[in-house]
Order: sequence, then C-alpha cells, then structure tokens
Amino acid sequence: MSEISKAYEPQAVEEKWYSRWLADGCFTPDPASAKPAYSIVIPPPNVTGMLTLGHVLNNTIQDVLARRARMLGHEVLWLPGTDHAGIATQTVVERKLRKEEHKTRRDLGREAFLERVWEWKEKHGGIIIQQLKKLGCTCDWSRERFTMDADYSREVQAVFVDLYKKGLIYRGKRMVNWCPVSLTALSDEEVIMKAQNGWLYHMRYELADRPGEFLEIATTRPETLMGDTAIAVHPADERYKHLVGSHVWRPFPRARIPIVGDEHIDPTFGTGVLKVTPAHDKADFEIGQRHHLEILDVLHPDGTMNELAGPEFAGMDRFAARKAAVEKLREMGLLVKEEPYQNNVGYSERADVPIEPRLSEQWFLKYPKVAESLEAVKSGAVAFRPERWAHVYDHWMQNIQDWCISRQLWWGHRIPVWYRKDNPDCVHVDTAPPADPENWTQEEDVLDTWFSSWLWPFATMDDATRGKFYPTTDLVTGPDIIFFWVARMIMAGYEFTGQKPFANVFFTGLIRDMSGRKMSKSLGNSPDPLDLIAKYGADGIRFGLLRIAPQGQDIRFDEKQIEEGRNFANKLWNAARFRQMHGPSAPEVQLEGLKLSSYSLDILAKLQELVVKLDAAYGEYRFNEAAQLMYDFFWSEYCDGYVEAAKSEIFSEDPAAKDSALAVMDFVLSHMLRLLQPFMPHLAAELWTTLGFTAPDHGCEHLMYVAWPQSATLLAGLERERLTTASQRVAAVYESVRLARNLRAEVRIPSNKKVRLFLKPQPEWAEEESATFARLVNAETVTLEANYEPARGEPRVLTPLGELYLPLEGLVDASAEQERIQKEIAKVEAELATVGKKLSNENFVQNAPAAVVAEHRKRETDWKEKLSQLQKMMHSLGG
RNA sequence: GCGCGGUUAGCUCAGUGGUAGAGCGCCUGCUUCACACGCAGGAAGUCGCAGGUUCAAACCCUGCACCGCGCACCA
Repeated sequence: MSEISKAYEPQAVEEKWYSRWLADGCFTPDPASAKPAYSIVIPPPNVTGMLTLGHVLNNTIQDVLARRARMLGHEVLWLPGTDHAGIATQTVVERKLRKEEHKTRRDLGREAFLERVWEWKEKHGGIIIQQLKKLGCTCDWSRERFTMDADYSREVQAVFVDLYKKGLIYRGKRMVNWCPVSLTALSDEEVIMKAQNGWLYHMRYELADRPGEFLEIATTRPETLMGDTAIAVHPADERYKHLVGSHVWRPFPRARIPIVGDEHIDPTFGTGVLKVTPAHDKADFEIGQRHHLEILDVLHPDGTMNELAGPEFAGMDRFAARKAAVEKLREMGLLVKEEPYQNNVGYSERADVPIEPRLSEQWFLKYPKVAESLEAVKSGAVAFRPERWAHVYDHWMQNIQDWCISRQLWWGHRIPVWYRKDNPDCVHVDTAPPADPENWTQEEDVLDTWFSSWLWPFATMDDATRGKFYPTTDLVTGPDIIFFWVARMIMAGYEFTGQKPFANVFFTGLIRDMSGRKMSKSLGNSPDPLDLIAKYGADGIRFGLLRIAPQGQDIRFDEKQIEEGRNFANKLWNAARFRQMHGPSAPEVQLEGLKLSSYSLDILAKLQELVVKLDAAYGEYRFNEAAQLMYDFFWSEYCDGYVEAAKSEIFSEDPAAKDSALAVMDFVLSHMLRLLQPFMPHLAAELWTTLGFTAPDHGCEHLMYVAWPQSATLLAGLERERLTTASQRVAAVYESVRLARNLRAEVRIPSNKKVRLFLKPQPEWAEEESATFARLVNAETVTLEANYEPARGEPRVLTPLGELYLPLEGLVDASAEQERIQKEIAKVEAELATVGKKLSNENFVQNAPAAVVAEHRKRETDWKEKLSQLQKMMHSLGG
C-alpha cells in the first residue's frame, strides 16, 4: 500500500498500466481455449489517419464490450488493423513528392512510386494505432493486419478470380462517376450530392430546315453543348412532335443534329426540350443508346476541354468554358435568358470537386447473395442497433446497382487480369501471372479499397483464429458506412464463408461541434483527442464521451463533458484515498457474519440494484445509461450518502462498528471497480491494486480478468428481511437531513457553523439514528425531547424523524417564521388538492392499477398528516 | 418527391401511460479532519404547435411547423 496523492494524475498511471497489460499478454486470446468466444474486428482506420473524436467514441465502445466480455468469462479477440485507403494514401504521397521533389508519380513510374508509398507507410503510417494504445484499447496487437498484407492481398485476388469465374465480375464500357482530380472512376457511393446555387440558361438552336425559326432549350451545363449530338422532346408533346425527325443547328462547332422523340423528356420542365450530350450525362447516354446517337466526348479526363470542343475552348477548364460558352451564345444572339436555379451536383467524396459522368472501360461486380443478406437483417440473424438502420439497409439492398470496382490508381490491389499482347481479347484471370509473362500485359487498374475491406471479418484471421472466433460477435461502426462496408461485408460473408460475418451491428452517432456541424479537419472544429487525453486522461475522455453518447443519436461535443469524466475519476480516487486512510482493506470481503448498520444494508441493496440495471443497460447497448448509473450510484449514493453517514461509525469508539463500516466500504469499492473497469480501466486497475483487492479463481492477477459481479448472488448471506426496513429508515434519515439543512440555509446559518437542535421524536427508532443525523446536519447536539417547548418564533421544520427545532435565541421573529411555515402549508395544500382531485375521480379509482391507486391514497394520508402537524406548529407560534 | 431522426430548464441531453430529471451554467453559504476536479442549499420547464385516444399523455394516434440526415431526381 502506498501513499495516494490528493488529486488523481492519470498520465503516469495510464502509461504504467498499459505497458503492464502488454507485457503480460492480456489482450491475446487463445484459440484453443474452452471458454466461449467473443470477438470484434476493428473498423480499420485509414493508414494515413489520425485519431478523431469519432474514433475515440467508436473504439471506446468496442473496448468496453471487449473488457466486459472478458469479465463475463469469454475468450476475447479484438482484432485491429489499418486500411490501405487507395485514394487518400496515394494523394498524400503524391503531394509530398510534388512538394519536396517537384515530381509527379508518372515521373517515377509505377514501381518506383509504389516503393515510395510503402516507404511512407512504414515511416508515417499507422500513427493511429499508437493513438489507440493511448486510449487504452485492448486490441490483440499481435494479430494486427493491413489490407495490403501479402496473405490478405492473396485473399482479395482469389475473391476476384472466384467472382469472375462465377460470371459476377465483368468488364464493360459504361457511364461511370469520374473524379477529374483523382483521375479515377468512383462508385456511386463515393459521390455526394450537394445542392448548388447556379443558373438555368435558356438558349435557342436554329431549325435546319426552317431558317429563322428556333427551338428554345434550357440547360445548366452550356459548356457541354459542343458534345450535343441530338435534341430531344417528348414524342407526345403537341408543341414539338411534328419536329421529330428534322434537324437543328448546333451553334458551335456548327453541325446539323437530329431531333428525336423520347419518353424520358418531361414536357413540364424548362421548355420541354433537352439537349442530348451522350458523352457527359447518364440520362443522355441512355437516350443516345436508344436512338443510336453519336457519342462526342469533349472533355479531357482532368476536366479541361479537348480539341473536339473547338480550338477556342480546347485546354480550358470546364467551369471557365461554361462562362465562355455563355458569352459566345450571347454574342451570337442565341442566349435567351439566365435564371437563378438550384440543383444537385454530385461531388467526389475525397477530392470534393464535382464529378463528371464519363464513358470508360471499367470492371463491375454484380453483387452476390443479395437475397440472403437482405433476409439476414430482416430476420435479425444480423441484428442492427438501433433497429431503424435496418430500413436504410433494406432500401439500398432492394435497389442495388452493380459496383464499379476498378480504380485508375496505382496504390491498391492490382487487378489479377492479363491481356495477351498479340490479342487483347484473350485474357488470363488468375491469382498467378501467366507462365509466359513476356507475352502478356497486366491490367493497369487496381481495385476499389472497399473491395478489400469487405473481406475484413474473415480475411484477417488464420484458420485457427477463424475456427474459434468467426463469425464475430459485435461490429461497432458509424451509420455513414452502412453501404460502403456493412452491407458489403454481409454479402461477402455469405458468399465466401457461408456464414454471416457478425451477429450484431451497433451504429454509433456522429460527433458534431457545438453548432451542430460535422467535425472535420477543414473546418478546424475537431479537437485533437490526444490533447484531451493529456489534459483529462484517457479514462476521463472515455467516460465523459460515453456518458453523453446516446443510442445512435448524433452527439454535440462539449469539452465540459470530458471535464466531468475527469472529475468523476478524481472523485473515485479520493473515495479510495479516504478508505485507505483508515487502515488496510480486506483483500476479499465476505458479508456473511458482519453486523451491519441500516446504512450499510441500504448501500449494499443499492449496489445490487446497480448491477441489475447495468446488466440491462449493457443488454441493450445503452452505454450512456451504464455510465450515468455508475456515476449516480457512486457519487450520490455512495459518497454523498453512505460515506458521510458511515463516518459516525468510522470515527466511533466501537471497533466492531468501525470494522463493519470499513468492510462494507471495501465490498462496495471492490465491486464498483469491477463495474467501472470497462469504462475507466487504468484508474480501476490502479485503485484495485492500491487497495490490495483480489478475487478468487480468476486465474490472473489483473482486474480485467476478475469475474463480473453476479446480481443474483451478490448479497448472499445477508439478512434479507432487514433490507427493506433498513432502506426505509435510511430514506427517512436522509430526507430529514435534507429538510434540516434547508432550514439552516433559510435562516442563514453558514454551513460550517455548529448548531444545537431539538427534536420531538416521531418513530420509536429516532434516537438510534440521532448521532448520525447530528453529524450529517453539522449539529453539536440533537436533543430528543417529547415535550419540547419552543421559543416564540423559533425556526422549525417537520421531518420524518419528528418536529425539529433550531433555537436562535430570538434572532428570528415569530412573524417571519409564521410566514415561512405558511408557505409550506400552501405547498402541502396544493399537493393535497392534486391527489384529492385524482382520487375523487371514480374512473381513476376503478381503472387504474391497484398499486397506483394505493400509492395515491398513501400520498394523500401522508400529506394530510403533514398538513395537520404544520397547522399545529403554526398554532404554537400564535398564528 | 420518398424515407428517417430531432424539437423537454439558459446550454448539452436523459426520460416509451401514473406527482417533470441529470450535468454544466446561475444565485447563496462553506479553505467542516477524501475530494474546490469539492461540500451544502436554492432559483429555473404551458415537455415545438393543433387536434384525437385514455380515468390518466412529454410518452400512443393524426395533421402542421422548424432543424438535421439519407435516398431518388427535371436537363
């Protein structure tokens, strides 16, 4: 046992314990264990990533689940790792290359560039892993995985080949979402629709067969008109249907283009005439297919105009070209009007620029096991929490589209396809290159990062691990990646393992700033969790964040909340310190045979109730409730209530009473530390050791492996029949204390000043509690006197212990006291009226549950009793 | 357009049919022998609006308003 400092200083304690756990291999499970398995795979953060508050929330929840599972006797695997994050990582390294060497990746060439990326990854990647250790995460670091590990890559390629052979992967020239900055195709999920304030331009195209007559067309993208290869109207539109089959002049480059009739056109929008640019719009492309229109691509991949747009536009950026095209139309007298218009534009998720619909050769996947995956969530085989996310999943799965899986990047899993040099139509699709590689060229593209992440729950495990821990138990993630990751993992699980990948998915909320904005680097509104850890301790931030993280609801972050977590840690620290000051603790307390005070019985009953409620909260993944329950129990019930009351035993002359109270403190503290361990692991471990607690049969010296308290057997050996009466008595004393303190405050006696009180005792046991009562109200003496005669105007209050008097030797005049009691009477009368009204309602008395009615009747009796006593007190004051 | 959340004390949020809760902030008093990262007391809410169901509604139903999000979109 060592001396404990006055305030908890988390830094040294946290570092000490984390390294001790690591040294003792506490996080590494044994696949051969006979214990039931519990497993989680971490949502792999980007290898470029830095810890955000989102990660803190997410990983703390996982850690809480893992730690509690260990205490419940499970063999626990929490498997960590990082994601290669194709675009993000490649961008970081390219930027560095440009800045430091003024080179592009093409200057280096593919192989040399990839070497650089690996170098970067070894040197700077995975910082976030170190940061997770600071948080106290109990991941099995010996199993850390990376989505580009050799064996993981083999698995990705095998999956590609398998799906290709099943006919689910195909190559095709399709309209895809093209990012002009990253220069790659993207999946539909990587496109974010944003509302844009732009313009709707009305322009007119001259009819080729009727010079001088024009068709008016509305568009938001005049810069693509050079790629127009037709004009479309609705075939039934009375205004235009006679024109179908004739031609108009595209103004520049000047060309005759046909007018086609197509059902897709909405006659009510704009002028009811659409310019058709098959190369630059998905709907236009489809119209083009239907009418066999020419496809005229006027853009370079980087979003600048190409030669087909005409010499004056070639090389111009698409947005500059928009202005230029409008000007040119104006000069030609073809611009009718411009009106402000709001529409939605798709943005690239990573580069945050508008994407271009672009026709290109890409690889696509027809998703496997869609029906089975839909059913899994519907039936609850994979349980979503909160449940409402199941609808979002359902909707997406019902409308699922083929997935564009190829990316025009270098960093990633290269597609295992080779084309014969002398005949590109001859392909070799296999995890191994062809035997005569010199005659083949490998596909240049890599796979979408998510095409590797979707295998994460099983591709990260070796056979022995998979045998024990797959399918995993819980997945904890944000609802923002429900399509990117969760849905795809479920499908991959069924397709490649024949099983669901996890039993439960818990969706956390998003953390927002105080004005409700999403935390982001660019807004600079995201505090660095490491700063917060340094300031408040990992346990403080864990507890503070979880206490305010409701089920699946977004969270407004306020540093105050973390401060509360730190304060709670300090409270625990000092409560332990207080216990330690009164001698050594018993390593294992047995309640049996102890002579217990009412206060002890009461706090033990509340402890048991806490365990019951905590188990229920965990059962529903209500972590905020669990945190709040522990906070309230420990701070209010234990510290403010029990410890203060027990001081009269601890400081008493009776050694038996003192020992009994200390034993109860040990019992409560040791159980509290067990319950707290998942949330505040470092502090709990530290206090557990400092106080010298142990537990039987846990086979390990670490608190994290001590058994979770069992509510059913917690109070075994206790005089159960005394519990109820003890709790009632304690409640009466505490209520009396509150009223007495209130009285002191009302007559403005400073809280540190001792007073002499007189009590006309009510219950026959009042005397037994008078010493404790006196201590709690800071009274020098409490004199019990059935026939006490108060002075005129003496402050008094009616308590469950009896009428209480606070002599002030005439400092308060009778009228002031009368006024105070009159106010109390008014309050009681109001309460009585409320209850009376309810009880006089026959419908209530007949229909409400008997217990509710009885409760009301009792309330009425109590208030009546109180009223009559107050009136008597009023009378004795001469009122 | 369809769908999903939210709207409770000054602030951040709990509270799924039976007398409105917490923390912070605020006011008052306390360096009382664990803790000022603390102790004690207090003020403060027509539970978004309007209907309905019920003996009883913050809670269930209907409609509306506002805030946020997702999906799909008409150029």
